[in-house]
Amino acid sequence: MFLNLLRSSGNLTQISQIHAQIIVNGLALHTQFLSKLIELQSVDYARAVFNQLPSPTDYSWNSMIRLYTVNGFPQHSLSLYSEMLKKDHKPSNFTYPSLFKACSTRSSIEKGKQIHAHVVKFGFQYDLFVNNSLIDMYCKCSCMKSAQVVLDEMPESDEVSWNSIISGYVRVGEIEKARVLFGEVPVKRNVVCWTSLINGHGRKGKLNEMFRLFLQMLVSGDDVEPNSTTMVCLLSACSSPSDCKLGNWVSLFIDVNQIPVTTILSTALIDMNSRCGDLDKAQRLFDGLSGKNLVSWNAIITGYVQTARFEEAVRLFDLMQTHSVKPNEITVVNVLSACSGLGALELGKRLHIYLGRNGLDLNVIVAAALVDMYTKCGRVTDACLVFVKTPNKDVALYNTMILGLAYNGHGSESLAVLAEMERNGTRPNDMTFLGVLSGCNHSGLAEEGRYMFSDMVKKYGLSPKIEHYSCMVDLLGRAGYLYEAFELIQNMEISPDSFIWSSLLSSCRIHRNIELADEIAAVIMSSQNPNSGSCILLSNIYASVGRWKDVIRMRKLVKEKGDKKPLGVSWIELNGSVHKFVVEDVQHLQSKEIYEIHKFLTDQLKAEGYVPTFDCVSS
DNA sequence: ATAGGGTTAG
Repeated sequence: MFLNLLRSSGNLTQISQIHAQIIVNGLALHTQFLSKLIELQSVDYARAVFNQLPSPTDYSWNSMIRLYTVNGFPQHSLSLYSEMLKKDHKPSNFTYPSLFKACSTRSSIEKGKQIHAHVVKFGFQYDLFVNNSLIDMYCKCSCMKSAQVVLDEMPESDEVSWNSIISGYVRVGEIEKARVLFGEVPVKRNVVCWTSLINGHGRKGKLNEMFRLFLQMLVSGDDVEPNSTTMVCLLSACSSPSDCKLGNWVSLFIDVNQIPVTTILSTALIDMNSRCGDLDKAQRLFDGLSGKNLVSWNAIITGYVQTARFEEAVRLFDLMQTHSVKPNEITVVNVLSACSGLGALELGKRLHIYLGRNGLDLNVIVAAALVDMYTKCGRVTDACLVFVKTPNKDVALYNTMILGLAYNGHGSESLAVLAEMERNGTRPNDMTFLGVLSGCNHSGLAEEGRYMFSDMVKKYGLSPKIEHYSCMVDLLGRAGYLYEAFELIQNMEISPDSFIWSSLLSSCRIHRNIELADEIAAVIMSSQNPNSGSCILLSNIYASVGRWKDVIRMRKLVKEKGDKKPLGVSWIELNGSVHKFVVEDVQHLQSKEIYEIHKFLTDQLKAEGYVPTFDCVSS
């Protein structure tokens, strides 16, 4: 009778009345009753009700333990279990599944092992549900050996046992082991089983094999229908723009087969479309999503950040908060990255404060985003503070710091950070050296740069990419080692691009070496397709020595190519809002005043004797 | 009453 009343009851008054009756009659506390209390109130309220029970039954203890676990309070679940034992209340086979779920993190595995011993002590080691939850716990803690022992020793296993262990091997990346078990499954392979294996291949980037398995599943004798989760796995594997076609095929499959589009599936579709660069489609999906959650907001914000549409990203971030969705670490990392792109220091600082105030995890990824933001906004000291305080630094964080120091002109400090990372046993990679070399370049440390370049190859066995060569050519060229730079280009195992030649030409101009410029010109002109940048540089060099015929020849070449450079854009943040400026643009509300002040400043400079150089500017 | 697969960050 009470149960039916509970099912239909909607508000707390009714619940309380039923509750009173239950207590009067000395009945056990029912899960559905407690669940309803949580729905209307909180776990604390449910606990208060539990505490009032004169003599809680098995049922009541198990329900309360379970509620703590499913509502995200695993530690409470465990301490209630201790209390239960202290009060000499015997656990039942129903007690353990939620306890093992509560121990499904790496940090709680020791506790889980202890409770595993209780299972044996109380004689539940043959219970299917208990063993299945044990397998799941060991898998979630990456203890595959223990999980395998439980599976091998249980008297009978079912689909759930095998699905758990297969997904466990997928989780730890042992895809081959997962495949072997998949082939040995003694029970029916259902959609969960197939989906786990499909997911495993997707996560390893084996897209061909993944789709082959998917098609195999459709025609297999297992009579399995793919569902939303299967689609999510397929979509999340299509992570690079080259997988666009596959992603769209999955999209179409969902439509044609009317797979239910859950919030998670919709989020995966948003993510896939933004990775393919179709932000409009992603935005439309997002707009149409009724159950937007934190992850969906993060997915769309990520889309805008990764296509460099920073202003839109920040706008969505503000909008998200007006919808009372609280940002997490992932949100903050993305918006910080937008701040780096915009130079939005004020917003960046607010995010830094937000992280601390809300107890978010300052992990290495967050730290790198902060360091990047501060250095791109010119706040090297603030970046260093974050960097120094971060434990367990990884190579990417080191690289961010080194590069940040580099383009702020702190070359020797970036060398010091490299030395520190070597002391800490973090192996530098090619990005590290790009940072260090560019630091040497920006600070004119030619000798150190040369030394680092040779270390990179000889000490670490890294093969330089075109970016490293460009940096070295620029470094040597600026320092006047023009022929060394020229030789470096000629000895590269990669073919030089136009930027590297432009860089050397620019050095020839600085050091007024016409001979080498002529030599380079010969190389460039005989090659494929000289770019207009190089031609402009050459024309400037010829102009400086009065070789007007050559100037005209170069200008003609540039005109013929007629390629347009993208307009230069700059941003400035003022009182927390970002202002954007494009060359010659009059979009800004105060553009008239801005140009007036600009003219005033230019006039002042000229009055002080400033003469703008136009020899680098052309056409 | 108890168990299994999935989405977002450098």
